[in-house]
Amino acid sequence: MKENNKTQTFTKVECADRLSAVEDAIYVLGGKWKLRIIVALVSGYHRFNEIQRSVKGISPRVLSNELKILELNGLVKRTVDSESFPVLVEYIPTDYAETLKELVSMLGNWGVNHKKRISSEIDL
Amino acid sequence: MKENNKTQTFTKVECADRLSAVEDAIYVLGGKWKLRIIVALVSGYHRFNEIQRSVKGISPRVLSNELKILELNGLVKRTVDSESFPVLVEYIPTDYAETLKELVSMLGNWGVNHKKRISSEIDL
DNA sequence: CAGAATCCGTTAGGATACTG
DNA sequence: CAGTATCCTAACGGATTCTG
Repeated sequence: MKENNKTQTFTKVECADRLSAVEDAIYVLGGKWKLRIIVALVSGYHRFNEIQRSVKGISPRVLSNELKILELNGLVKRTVDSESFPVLVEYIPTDYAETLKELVSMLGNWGVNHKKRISSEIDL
Repeated sequence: MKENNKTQTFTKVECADRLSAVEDAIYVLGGKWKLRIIVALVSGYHRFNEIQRSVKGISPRVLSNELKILELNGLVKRTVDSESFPVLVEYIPTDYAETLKELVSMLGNWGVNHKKRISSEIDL
């Protein structure tokens, strides 16, 4: 049976599993902020206020929440250096977060394309 | 300057644009139901109640809303055959919806992997 | 069958002020 | 600096009933 990425076939169970996997991914990455924060993190912003400035429009409350969730999901590591003053807290993206780069890239490509489509529709 | 998919570089403006593109994509595809509905559509479910049965747990109100939004975004076409009785309404995924297959596939892969990670963490 | 109408609870997230 | 605490609103979405 030939199977390239254009003609993947799945049994019903496999299909259901994959669907729930898609949902899992959306659950972890969805919402207004998570991917934006991840991008900020991998772009080199590690301090709380730094991230807040980088991710425009986010409030500290929301940022704090999202960072906790991202940490729970193993995408970022919170480190505290209590020797320094003021206490230095850093949010470091894990290697695991890197695995999202390709996905983010694809989403971006699709989004760019989609914007073109939509705006050209308006012209019709 | 070498540029493979591991070392893409962007100017600040390009980066901001791409980021907003990612947001656009999430906006169009995000939420609890949209990708699930798209999967149902490309899987061959075209009638309203058919789709509702396929996408487990969705209410008619929500399904109706989502379908309208998907139509606005060009991902599905609503067709009515008023000659027939009862009136036959069908929701046909556009070719454009096919462009999501790869994305959905990647999300699925990532999700599968993520579930493994998370559940193995619990064992630690 | 294909939805619309209604009602209602939950939650995401915004604004702002405050604290160690 | 790195958050927490409060308050508040809008949107999401569930349940149910109704209709052409």
